Amino acid sequence: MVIDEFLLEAKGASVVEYDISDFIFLEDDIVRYYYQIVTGKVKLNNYTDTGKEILQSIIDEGHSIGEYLLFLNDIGSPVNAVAVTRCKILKLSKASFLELLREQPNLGLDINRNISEHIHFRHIINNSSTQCAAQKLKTLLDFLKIKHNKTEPYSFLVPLTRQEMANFTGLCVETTIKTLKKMEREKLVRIVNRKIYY
DNA sequence: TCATTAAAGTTAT
DNA sequence: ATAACTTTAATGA
Repeated sequence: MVIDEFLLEAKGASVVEYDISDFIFLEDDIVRYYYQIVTGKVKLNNYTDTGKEILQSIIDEGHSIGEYLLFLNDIGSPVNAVAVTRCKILKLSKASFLELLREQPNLGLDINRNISEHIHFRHIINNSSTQCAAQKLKTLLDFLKIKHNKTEPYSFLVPLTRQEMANFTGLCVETTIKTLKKMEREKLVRIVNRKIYY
């Protein structure tokens, strides 16, 4: 968890509920709140002119959403924040959030860690743009596996749909499926009941 | 090598 | 039911 939930509530945060596919904020919105997920999952994305989704990140329980925007003044969000599942999200005004950080500077470290994680991920994914399909997928899977502290072969159940993997890597679903099957033949992944183990 | 299109099968709600 | 996801196959850049 990035910031203790009781602490946020004591500072005036309220819990807001979102349904699947609800937008928490939209591209170009100026974000005025600190958002932290209590339950559920959220994604950051963009949509191309042809309607294709570009996934920027999937954010799990306990993590904050686009918090870095609060350190930039009057900058529109470059991404949409969309509820992937039903969500309960703590929402604290920017002013209270900044005040909280001044009162408890050590919290800055936790915020920093969260932001750094996202930058690191984006760099890794961006850097894979020169690679072939199999490498792109492997890069994505490697990152997720390490993040979940898994090391043994096939010990990591990939928590993404093929569609999501495609939207992360910029590949189309069909190529993603075909490539994953090739990787299965090469013993890089194991597929059981459509679940992918890496 | 990979995107696109189409068509059909499967799963989840 | 119906929408979302998965799969296969053909075609073309």
